[in-house]
Amino acid sequence: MKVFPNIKVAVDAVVFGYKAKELSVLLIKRGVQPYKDSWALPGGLVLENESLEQAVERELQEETGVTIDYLEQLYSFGKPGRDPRNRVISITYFGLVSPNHFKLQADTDAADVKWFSINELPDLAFDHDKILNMAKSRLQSKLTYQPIGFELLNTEFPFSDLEHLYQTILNQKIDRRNFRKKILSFEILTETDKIYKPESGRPAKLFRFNQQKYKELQENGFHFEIKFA
Amino acid sequence: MKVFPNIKVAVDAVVFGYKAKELSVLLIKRGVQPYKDSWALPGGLVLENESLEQAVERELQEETGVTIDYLEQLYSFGKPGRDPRNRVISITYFGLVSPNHFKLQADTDAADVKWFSINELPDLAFDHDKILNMAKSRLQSKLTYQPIGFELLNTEFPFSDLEHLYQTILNQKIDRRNFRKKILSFEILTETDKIYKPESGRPAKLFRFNQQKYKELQENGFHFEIKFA
DNA sequence: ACAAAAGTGTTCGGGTTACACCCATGG
DNA sequence: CCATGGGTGTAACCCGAACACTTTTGT
Repeated sequence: MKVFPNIKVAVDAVVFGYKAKELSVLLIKRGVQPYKDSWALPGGLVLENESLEQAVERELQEETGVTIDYLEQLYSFGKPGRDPRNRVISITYFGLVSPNHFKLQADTDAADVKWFSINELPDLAFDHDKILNMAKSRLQSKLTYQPIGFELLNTEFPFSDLEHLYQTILNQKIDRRNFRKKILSFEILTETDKIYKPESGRPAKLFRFNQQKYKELQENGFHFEIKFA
Repeated sequence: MKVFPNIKVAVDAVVFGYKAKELSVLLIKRGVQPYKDSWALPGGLVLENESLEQAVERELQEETGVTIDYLEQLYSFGKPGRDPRNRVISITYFGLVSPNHFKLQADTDAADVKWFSINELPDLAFDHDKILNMAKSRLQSKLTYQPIGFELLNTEFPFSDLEHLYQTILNQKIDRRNFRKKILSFEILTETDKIYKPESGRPAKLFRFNQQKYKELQENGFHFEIKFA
C-alpha cells in the first residue's frame, strides 16, 4: 500500500539587483526555526487559492517590500530531506529588480532583509546555495540570448551601464566598440535626447530599451544573441 | 488568518520517441475519474519518500513499462483549478526514449498506453496539451544547442537517421552536406566498422555518439550548436 | 540500366574580431 | 592642462550558406 503523502508546497525566489557595478541578491534573515537566524531566500508556503506566481509576489512583498520587475520560473526542488522537518517541494523563481525598486523593509516572518553582493554571500539555509547557483547560471546564460539586462538598469541609461553590467555578470572583459556596434545593430534601443553627467568624464547620451520594437522584431524571426570569446 | 493549504504534488512526463521518421509521444488512457477515458500524460502523485525523479520513473514503469533514456525537468504547473477536484501542483518532466525501449505495456491505473504521432494527437486531459506544447518547444530548441538527438536513435545509426531526425523535429529542410560537415567537425561521433543496409540505395556506415568525448570537449569550453536558416 | 540513398568540395559573402585615437567635460 | 570616461572606423579572417555530381547497392 502506498504511504499517504503529506507534502507541502513552497515557493522561493532568487532576486537579483544591480547597482554600483555590483550584482546583488536579496536575502532574508530567518526569524523562525528551522535555521533561525540564518540567511535564506525569500519565500514560503503556497496558499490554497493563489497561483505560484502570486505566492512568490506575495511573499516578496511581505518579507522584503520589494517590487519585482521580471519574474520567471527557475526549477523545482523536491528531494526528501531538504527541509529537516517536513517534506517540502519548493518551486523556485528567478527575479530581476531595477535600481528604482531597490528599497527594502523587513516585515512578518523575516527578521531582517538585505542585499548581498554575489561575491560576499553568507551561508544559506536549506539547499538555498544550490538554488542560488542555478539562478546565477541562468542569469548568465540568459543574458547572452535574451535582452533581460535592461531589467536591471534604470529605464534610461548610458550605454556604458549596459557594458559594465555584461562585464560584471559574465565576469569577462568585452570590447566596447564591438559591443556597442552589435547592440545598436539590433535596433532595440531608442536614443533619448537626455544627457547623463557622470562624476567625471564626458557626458553620455541616455538610451531606453524599446520593448515594443523588440517584440515586433522577435515576431519576424529576430533572435537576440551576444557572443563572447 | 491564512487558509491551511491542502495541496497535492504530482509529476507528469512528456516522453518522446522517434521511429520511422516520425516523432511520437507516449500517452495513457485514463482509467479513473476525472477525465476517465481521456488520453493524458503518464504521471501521478509523488509518494512520501521518493524524489521527484524517482516518482516519474516509477509512474512511467507502472503505467507504461517504458524505460527512459533521458530525463530532465520541464516546468511546474500550479494554477488553482487545473485539476477539477483538488489543488494539484504538477512538476513536469521531459523524456526521450530510444527505439529499443519502444515497447509498451498497460498496467495499474492506465487502461491503455499508446505512442501517438505528434501530428495526430487526441484531445488531452487537464492542461496536458499546454505541457506537451512546452515540451515540444523545449525539444526543438534543445536539439540545436545540445546533442540530445542521439537519445532518440539507436546506439549505432547511419548518418542519415540523424539528418532526418533534425528535419522531422525542427520541421525544415537542411542541407545534407553542410549538416554532415558540421556534425563531423565536432568530433563527437565515432565511426564504427559496421554497415547499415537500407531497403534500397547504397549501404551506409554506422556511427556512434561518443559521450565520453563530448564531456571532455565540453569541459574545455566546447559548445555544441547547430544553426539553421 | 534504373532507382534510391550515400558520400563528397568549393566558392562567396557577411559577420565577428582585433585594434587606437580623438572628444567633451570638470576640476 | 590633466584626468576621466564617451564616442567612433577599418581591415583581416573565419564560418556559414549555397550549390550538384558521383558512387554503391538492389531490382
